[in-house]
Amino acid sequence: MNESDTSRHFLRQWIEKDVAAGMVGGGVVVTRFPPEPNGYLHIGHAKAVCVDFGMAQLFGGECHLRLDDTNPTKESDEYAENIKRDINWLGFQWSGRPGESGEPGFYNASDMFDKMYAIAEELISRGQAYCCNLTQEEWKAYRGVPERPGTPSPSRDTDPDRNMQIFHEMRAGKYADGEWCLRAKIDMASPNIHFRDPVLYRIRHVPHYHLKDRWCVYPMYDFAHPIEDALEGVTHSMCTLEFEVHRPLYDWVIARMAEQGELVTRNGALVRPQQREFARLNLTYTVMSKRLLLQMVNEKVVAGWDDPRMPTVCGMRRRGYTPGAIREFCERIGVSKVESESDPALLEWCVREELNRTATRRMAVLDPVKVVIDNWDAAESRLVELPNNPTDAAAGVRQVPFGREIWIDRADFMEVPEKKFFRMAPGQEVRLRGACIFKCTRCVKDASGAVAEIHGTWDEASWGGNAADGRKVKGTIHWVDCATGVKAEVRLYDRLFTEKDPLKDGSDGFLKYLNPDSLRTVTAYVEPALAEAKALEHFQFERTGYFVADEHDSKPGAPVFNRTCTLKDSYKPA
RNA sequence: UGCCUCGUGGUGUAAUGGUAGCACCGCAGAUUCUGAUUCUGCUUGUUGGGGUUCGAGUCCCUGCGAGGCAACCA
Repeated sequence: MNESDTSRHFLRQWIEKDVAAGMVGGGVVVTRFPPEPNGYLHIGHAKAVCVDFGMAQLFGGECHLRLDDTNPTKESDEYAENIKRDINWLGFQWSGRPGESGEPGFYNASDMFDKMYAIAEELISRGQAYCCNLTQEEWKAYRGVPERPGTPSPSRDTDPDRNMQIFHEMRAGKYADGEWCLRAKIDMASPNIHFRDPVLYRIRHVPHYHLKDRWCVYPMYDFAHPIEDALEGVTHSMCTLEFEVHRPLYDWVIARMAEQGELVTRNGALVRPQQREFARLNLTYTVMSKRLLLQMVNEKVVAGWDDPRMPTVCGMRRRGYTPGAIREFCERIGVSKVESESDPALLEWCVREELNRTATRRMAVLDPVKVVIDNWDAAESRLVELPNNPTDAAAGVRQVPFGREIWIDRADFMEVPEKKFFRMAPGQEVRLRGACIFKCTRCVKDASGAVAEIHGTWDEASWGGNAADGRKVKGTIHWVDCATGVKAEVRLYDRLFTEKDPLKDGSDGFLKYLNPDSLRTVTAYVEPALAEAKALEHFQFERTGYFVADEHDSKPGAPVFNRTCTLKDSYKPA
């Protein structure tokens, strides 16, 4: 991907314009990715990661990773660690000056609590914030509705000294959760609800995963976020559309910081952060909210956050998706302000596009039925040479054992072939991939009428796969030698939901649209080389699909494979 | 119904007053020791109405539709 291939979306043009106008404080474009450590990253976050890190990369700037940990009730270290791991796996590394932890470009919002508190105190001194003891219900009533002005809090005109006293008492732990809060004094009549004296600080007697019990008052997002951006020297702060209506408040806080002389400088220039908003990614046939994903994990609808059916970054990794494919997908869906729903088919296309170039070819029979080559000497075994990847000669070749009895896939045989069925059928010739031409003579059935065994003969002049007389054989099928084939557990994944929009009836009933066939586990026979597959190693099982050795469960000698996606298949049964 | 944002093929996205293009999906054909890959071709689009202009997807007015905002969540 070079620069000219990259879409000139509106965020890029926004930054370009600032750069061209010399409007970037300090001359360095600084962005940030600010997840809250209260869940695992999903494909929607991956888009934001690509935008935030991607723009910084494009302009030769920095992108910070900041854990926005201002609400201790839902956050944890487990989430924080996995967020970092997932971003790295996606191929990005945060950069910038060391944060409190000493790690370059890495910040915890909570490390800025002292400064936030001081800024709040200054707001109080200047009569721009006050302490309020309205209950949440009262506050809701006072705030009013968007179409009518709200009512001022009785505490709105408390003098700064008294406010300061209460604020200090809040911090000292004198009050219970919700008893008091700190609010900005802005405009109770604003058509923008967020300007109606928003809450800046609330009391939470909850230990913080990072700072333990150091604080019992915590800043709200609208107050904390612009301060975090400003303190880090972020120049371009990009977030999703729902924050658009918060932007005036973001700017209000930045303006107050400017008044207080709290904006930082870079290379001698003041850095004044700006926020812009873009549409979040939606994918059909899945859900993307952390709350709902957590619900599926808790209710054990899936095996965990990294269940290969989950749209989480770790789930996709375990499914066999690659970082490159995910980045390519994020590039192709573009960036705009239109709320849209992307088609998972595009993601799959990106996955296939990469895996076709890189995945090692192997043969595996997922639904085995035995074939006996009657004119093959039972004692004889030969090696067949096959390329590891026909699209990449450098990948070399491997030898695959072949003998009198082999497994083929049940779907590759029809006792009464329909028209244009090029595979195995009585009287019909088919090529056994890399080995020889085989002609089926008959099949044996079991008591239930199912095909139990197929018999036929091979054309001894066709060793290697081509007929000596030059006659064409249309069908080629894959196989696994019975004598040396290895058993493997194979997990066949399909989409998690049957409904394009699982939330069409609201978020309560989405589980009724779960796809009952989203996971099917089979025992397959695979060629010997697959026995030693390494965790997360990608393969193409020829004619079947892309598979990956399971990150947790695959062991040498006892491989377990997850189906990443099928191959495209233009065969349409008549 | 207050404020804000957004409407381009089935989907996603370009065109920044000058030939509506690209990709995915779908369909058809060629090639093929993977019915894969590769290659070729095809179907389908500017939310309605009015205005400005030589010229409007783009600017203006108006209707229609979609989404967001009324957590001491982020």
